Amino acid sequence: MGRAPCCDKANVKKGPWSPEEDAKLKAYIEQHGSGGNWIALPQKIVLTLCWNNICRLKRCGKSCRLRWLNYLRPNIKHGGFSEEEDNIICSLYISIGSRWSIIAAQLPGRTDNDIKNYWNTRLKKKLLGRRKQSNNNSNRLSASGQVDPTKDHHMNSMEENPYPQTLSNSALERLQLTCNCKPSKTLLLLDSAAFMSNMDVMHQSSAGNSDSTTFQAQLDELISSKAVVVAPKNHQVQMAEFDYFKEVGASSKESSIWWTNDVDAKSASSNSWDSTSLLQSEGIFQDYILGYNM
DNA sequence: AAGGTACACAACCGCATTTTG
DNA sequence: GCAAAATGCGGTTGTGTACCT
Repeated sequence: MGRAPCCDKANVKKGPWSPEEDAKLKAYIEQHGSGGNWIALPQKIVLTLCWNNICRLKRCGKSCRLRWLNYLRPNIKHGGFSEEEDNIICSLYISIGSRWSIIAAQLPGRTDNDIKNYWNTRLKKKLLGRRKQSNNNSNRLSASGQVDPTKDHHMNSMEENPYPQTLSNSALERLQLTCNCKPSKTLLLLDSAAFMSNMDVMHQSSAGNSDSTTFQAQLDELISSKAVVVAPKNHQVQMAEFDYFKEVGASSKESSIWWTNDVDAKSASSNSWDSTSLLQSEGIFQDYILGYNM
């Protein structure tokens, strides 16, 4: 038995919202709130009075919710992503994948839809382009700095599909972004809590300090100077400050697992974040470091 | 100027999770 | 505890616009 539709599809308007619809929805929500029931909301909004009939807002409740959250809500920023925001998005994408709502939570005024669109249309190309370029450069060189012709063929095939199993696009992109780092970097071992603490400090300072070093510069500095961080155990409190890390959980067990190592075992599902459980904290930060070293 | 193509973004769809009765 | 409904989320599609030939 299938689910009942959330609204009467035949009597629901689709497509772009008109200014009048926007205005009415905005006014209603600002005055009454969503009432905790988006499905019923459109029925409550009087759009126009035509003849003796009252015309209600002919929109699906889900559509109203989306319109409000992504467009009408106060303090929404559109476009004009800063370099710092780029860095945060890239870093988080590499760390946690396409969990746009979590990424959006770290960028005030940005919506998950906006970030998703921005990633898909611009940032991904920018970064994968950069990776591809750097892959070409680095793989042509052997460890001795000589051109290694055997690498070319390997990388060509790798670029086509380096992981031919059923990895999601998100996972593949993240692999593309993170693979091919210098071997020494793969050995980086960072204490998760200490790293998060540093991240927290960096995040705060860069957020309120636009004229100073960028988020990326600070992270680069951390990476270069603190490849190994001693693990104080009392950073659990700070961990709670990161919503997305909460999900990963402080209770890491096989923490040395790097998500890419075990992705096959989880790839049966289509969800790009099905490796969540694999992303135990240290794995994430190792990944984060790898990804950031682009 | 016209047609084709690429890009950006708004909106929809369907599934998973959470809430409610 | 269960089923239905509501909500949240990520993937995908549709459409308008800019750019190129």
